[in-house]
Parts: sequence; C-alpha cells; structure tokens
Amino acid sequence: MNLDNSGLHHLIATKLNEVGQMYTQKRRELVDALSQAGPCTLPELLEFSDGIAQSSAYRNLTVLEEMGVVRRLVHHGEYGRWEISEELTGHHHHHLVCHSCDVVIDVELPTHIEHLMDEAFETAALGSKFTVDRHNIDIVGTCVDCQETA
Amino acid sequence: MNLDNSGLHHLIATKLNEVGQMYTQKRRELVDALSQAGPCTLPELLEFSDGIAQSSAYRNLTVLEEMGVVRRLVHHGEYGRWEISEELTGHHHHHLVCHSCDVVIDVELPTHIEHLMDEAFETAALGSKFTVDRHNIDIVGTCVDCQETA
DNA sequence: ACACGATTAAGAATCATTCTCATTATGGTA
DNA sequence: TACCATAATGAGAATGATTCTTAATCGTGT
Repeated sequence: MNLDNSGLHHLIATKLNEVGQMYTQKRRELVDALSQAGPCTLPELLEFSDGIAQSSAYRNLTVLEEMGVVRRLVHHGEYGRWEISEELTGHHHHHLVCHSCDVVIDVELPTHIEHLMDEAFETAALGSKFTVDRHNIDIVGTCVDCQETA
Repeated sequence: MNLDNSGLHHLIATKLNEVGQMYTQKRRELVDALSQAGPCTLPELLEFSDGIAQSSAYRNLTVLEEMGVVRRLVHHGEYGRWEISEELTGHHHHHLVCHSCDVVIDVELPTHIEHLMDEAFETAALGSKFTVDRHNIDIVGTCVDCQETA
C-alpha cells in the first residue's frame, strides 16, 4: 500500500459515498490486490484477500464494476479477470495474453501509435456506420515461464 | 453457396479426410452459416442449420476448431461466437463489437497500419519477454441498429 | 450385405457466476 | 449510548452455457 494507493482509495471512497455505498475493508483488499498484481482471476483474488467469501467477492466486483472502479476482462481461460479501470489509473493500456497459461500482463503503446490506430479504427468503422467508443487489443503469445517450460 | 464456398468446402473436406474425420452435411451447414453470416453464436447457428442438435453443434464446432477450420471468439455477451479461421479465408481482420447488443462485425485494416501495429506490439512485448504470435483487436462501440433504437 | 469406426442426439453432468436470504456490521440521529 | 434504517456479508441454492455420456444410427471400404 503506497502513496498511489492511498490516492486511489480516496478517489474510490468518494465515488462510493456519493451513491451511499460503503468502501469496506473487503473492497479495499480487492482493490489493493488488483492494483498490485494487475489483472486477476477470482481464485487469485481470494488468495490475496483475507478470508473473503466467494459470493462476496463476486458481488463486490460487480458493484465496483458498475461504479466504474474496475473492469472485467474476458479471454479464453476458465475464469474472467478483473483490473482497475483506466479511468482511475489514468493509464490507457493493452494486454499481453499467454495462450498457454492464460496469464495477462499490461502493456502501454507509444502515443503516436495510439493516434494512428484511433484514426484507422474510425475509418474502418465508417463502412458499418459504427460509433467507436474504445478499443481493446490483445497481443497473444507465450509468456516467459511457458517458453521455459516448453 | 457460391464459388468461394465450394473451394472452402473442398479445402475443409481434404483437411478432415487426412485425419479420418467426415465432412458431414451438418458440418457443412455450420460452415455455410459462418461463411455467410460472419461471427455467430450457437443459437444463431441452430437457426441457420436444419435441425442439428445443440450438443452436436457444440461438438462439431469443437472438432472444427481443433482442425483449425473455425475459431472461437469470446466477448462479454452470454454466448461465445464462432467464425471461419483466417487461415482458411486468407483475410486477416478484426472486429467491431457493439456493447449494447453484442453483435460482432468483421473489418479489415490497411496493410501499412497492420505493419506499424505489428512492430509496436513486438516492441511492447520485449519488456515482458513475451513471444508474439498474433493480435486481436476489438473496436468497441454502438452498431447502427442500437444507435437508432436509442 | 457386413463390419468397423465415426457421427448423432437426448439428456445428464460440470462449473463459473449469480441469486437468495438470514445474519451481522455501519453510520446517522437524538 | 441506544436505536434504527440501510448496506454488507457468507453459506448455500440456482442459473445457464458448455461439455460429457451413452445408445442408436450412419458411411465407407471390403
């Protein structure tokens, strides 16, 4: 729990207060785990957190998602993954996804590449008259551990 | 069923024969539906196909996926989606995803953008020592129908 | 026609996620 | 401090997409 996190906690506490929700110890622990470990599955979160019930973890994550505090990722692994929302971290990023062990790691791309992509995506969406809100990029490959194992 | 499809069917029939699998009418129907309609959910495929059982559809899609004929997409909707693999269509593409109705539409990006992205992704993966195999891009927004409904 | 292996379909089983509900904790108020 | 209304928790049941099981059927080669 560093300075970044106390700022994060304060932001979230305010956000929740505004709608009459509590920022409880359990919810804090979930946020701390995600903040430190990056995108986590539910079993991973249960290990980090101290004795939170599975149903409570799912419910709290859903609440935090509705508040825009966390975001749910969905890939091919058996579990979904959760991460702190970009809105709160302020860091637009994408994901390295290992197709062997399903681990997910954050990466940021250079700003000029993001600009080029945004333009290209807008243009590509024109043909189907889509309104573009955001983009998700998965860079799929093999993580270090799985490379060594193989 | 156009010229493209007969070529496609022939390719797949050969592929399956090589491992002693049959390219049955049911499997053909699945491929035709995907080929015509783009990424489909299982319920959508059941409508297209003439009386195939749910369990057979799932099993056949799994078999076809193992053969590299189709690919399974996973987004936030309740159902997974299936599409003909790029290896067979020869068209590298990405997806417009409507976050309102979960529909998925194919889009292609200019080659020079793909090159720029590939370079950027390789560079980004270096830091985590990831080996990059491919990338998936979802351009998330609102489809025409949902824009009109709102 | 026969035999063997592959395919099919109905329904049971799996399992991540969501829901229910009784209990417990919290914050505001006087 | 005592009370109350409201929110949070946890245990377990329920949901539902997907997978598995099994017995019957189909195709292909001989």
